[in-house]
Amino acid sequence: MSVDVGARLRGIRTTFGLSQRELARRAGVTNGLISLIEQNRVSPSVSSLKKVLDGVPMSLAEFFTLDLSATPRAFFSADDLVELGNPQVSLRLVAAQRPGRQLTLLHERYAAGAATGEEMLTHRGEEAGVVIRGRIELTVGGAVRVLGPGEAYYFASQLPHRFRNVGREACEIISACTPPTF
Amino acid sequence: MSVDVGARLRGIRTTFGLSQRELARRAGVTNGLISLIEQNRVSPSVSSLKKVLDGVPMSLAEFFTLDLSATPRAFFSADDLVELGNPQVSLRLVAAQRPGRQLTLLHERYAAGAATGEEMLTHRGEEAGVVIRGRIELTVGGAVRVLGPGEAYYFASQLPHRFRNVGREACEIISACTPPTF
DNA sequence: CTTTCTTGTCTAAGATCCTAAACACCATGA
DNA sequence: TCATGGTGTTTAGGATCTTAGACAAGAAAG
Repeated sequence: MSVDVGARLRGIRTTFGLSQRELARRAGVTNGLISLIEQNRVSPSVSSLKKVLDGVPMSLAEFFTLDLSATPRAFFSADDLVELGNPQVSLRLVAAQRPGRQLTLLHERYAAGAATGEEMLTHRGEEAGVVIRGRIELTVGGAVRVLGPGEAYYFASQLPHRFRNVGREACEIISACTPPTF
Repeated sequence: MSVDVGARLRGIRTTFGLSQRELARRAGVTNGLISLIEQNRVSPSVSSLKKVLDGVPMSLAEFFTLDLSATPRAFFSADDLVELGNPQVSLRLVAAQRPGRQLTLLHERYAAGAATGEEMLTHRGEEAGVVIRGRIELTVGGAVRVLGPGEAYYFASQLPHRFRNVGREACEIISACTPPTF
């Protein structure tokens, strides 16, 4: 019952849209090594696995903690929000089943046509939000979806992501991110 | 800025009270390898590091997540409990700063002289508690302390631990443990 | 003081990892 | 059709990890 290092690395690399050569260049190793590791033809040393993950970037702890088979949901329909409050005070919670949440709320507003930029964002922490008004196109990893009022998102900020307001109306989002940055 | 695998392994091994040879025997590797890894003379392959950790036992994710320098507090004085409630409803929270808690409460009672056994316990999950009446001697890792009424504990159950009622009076504890076992 | 057992360290030799380079395949165009 | 640039794979050889066994130091008992 060994750890499938190869499948994990391949899943991460493709999620980030990198070729073996590109990841190898960033990590300072050869493309052949990436290939051998992904095929489980070798069990890499900790030091070289760390070099490879530095090219993503991702820590060893995150690498071994990651569960590819149980990828957390990235999108939630309006009905998926969990009602926590009572008839007097309504509290609708996003990703209620997700353990270890530690977020703070923000209020964002995207003008018509606005976006977070051409490049995909990728940083530490987690972020989540609810669309209040308008429509927003959200790309997370390989998945793209246009979210409307009442729909929500929740994903790890390490996944490459981008917001684009593809409508003619301004878009408002109640969003949250982890304390340190952003 | 590399990961100090050697120091981590040595810290874990000594915490569990194992010699290099004993850990090597359980893991199915040689004692020399343990020695070389702990001195950072080599960077072990993932497969052999996994074999070594299986002898503890501990997962790779737990190994790399562990932060030896910032070992969470194991003991809390009565004053260290965080008051969460209001003047009407008083809620005193144990280890409030600890992230990702998911515990359920129990009520334990130790007769005079009772103990959890000669062997140290070690299992998955986390456990915590507050002493209500009497006194209890608690050993966690290398640390030992006698706790009295109003004092509390919180530690990872993987750390070898043992409860002993060293007084003449019965001891009551409100304790909590993670869902799966115990 | 010896003997014996334990501990952690060190050293050649064998096994495995890692690199450099070539290879095969699939596109896209000239 | 033939180049060009991209992908992942394979292989020989040098670098590194891992083993088996010896070594030195300390503790406990005779």
